[in-house]
Amino acid sequence: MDFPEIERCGFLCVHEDTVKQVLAEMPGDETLYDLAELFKVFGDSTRIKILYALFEAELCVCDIAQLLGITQSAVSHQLRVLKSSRLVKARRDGKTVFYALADDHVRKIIAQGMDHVLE
Amino acid sequence: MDFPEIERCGFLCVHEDTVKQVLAEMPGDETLYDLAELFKVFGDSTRIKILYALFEAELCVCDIAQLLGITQSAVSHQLRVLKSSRLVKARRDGKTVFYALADDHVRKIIAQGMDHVLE
DNA sequence: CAAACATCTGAACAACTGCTCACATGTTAG
DNA sequence: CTAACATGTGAGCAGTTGTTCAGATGTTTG
Repeated sequence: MDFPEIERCGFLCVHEDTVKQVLAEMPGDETLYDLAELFKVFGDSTRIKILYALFEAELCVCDIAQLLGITQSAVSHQLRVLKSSRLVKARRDGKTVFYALADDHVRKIIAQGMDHVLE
Repeated sequence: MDFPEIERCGFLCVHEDTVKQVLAEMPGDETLYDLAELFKVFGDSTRIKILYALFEAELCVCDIAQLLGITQSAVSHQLRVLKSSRLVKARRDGKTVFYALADDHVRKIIAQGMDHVLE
C-alpha cells in the first residue's frame, strides 16, 4: 500500500538479490555524504579558480582577489571552506597569510575532472 | 581609488610577474566554469548514491528509487542531470529504461574523491 | 600605546537547488 | 482502440549557497 508500483517493478526489472547485493556493497551513508560534500566544494567556479591559481604558486589572499577580480572578503570566505575541507593549507608570514594546495590529491581530482570536460 | 589596498598588496606579497604568469597558465573561464559544473553534479548525496549503485549493476529507475528509498520522480530528475553531464547512459527495453555509468571516468573521479575522504 | 594593514567573520539578501505533486509521454498487453 | 505501467517533466516551495557590507581580529611599525 505504500509504493505498490515500486515493489512490482523490483521484481520485473532485476532480481531482488541484485538490489540487495548492490546495497551490501555500497559505502555507508555517512561516507557517501562526506564524498558529496567534498565534490560540492569543487563545484563552484570561484573555488575552482582559487585552486587552479594555487597550482602554480603559493599566494596571499589579496593576490587571489586581484587575480580573480573579486572582493577580498569573498576570497576569504571561500578559502575558509577550502581549508575546512583540507584542500588548502595556510601559512602566516607577518600580516600576510599565504595559501597553498594541501596535497597532490587536489591536483589529481581536478585533473580527472578536466579530462572529462575536455574529452 | 578603486581598490587601493589590493594594488598595494599585489606588490607586497608577490611579484606582479607571478600573478601574471598564473593568469597566463590558467585555463579559460569557460573551461573552469564547465569543470565546476561537472563537480557540482557529483556534489549531491542522491546523485552520488545513484552513481555508486550503478557501479555494481545496470539498474532501472524504480529499482534505484527502491534502493535509495526515495521517490521515482526524484530519481528521474537526477538521472536527467547525470545524463546531460554524460555521466550515465540510458538503454530502453520495453517499458523499462536501464541506466549505466557512461564510462570509467566516473569511477576514477569518484575513486579519487573517496581517497581524500577516507584518508 | 595608536595607526595602518591584511585577514577574518557574522548578518542579510538574492540566486540557485532538489524535492514533491500533478500530470504528460511512451510502451505493452488485451 | 483502452488500460496498465514505467518513466519523464513543469510548477511551486523550502532549504541552501555565495556574495556584499560593516565591523572585528590579529600583526607590524613608530
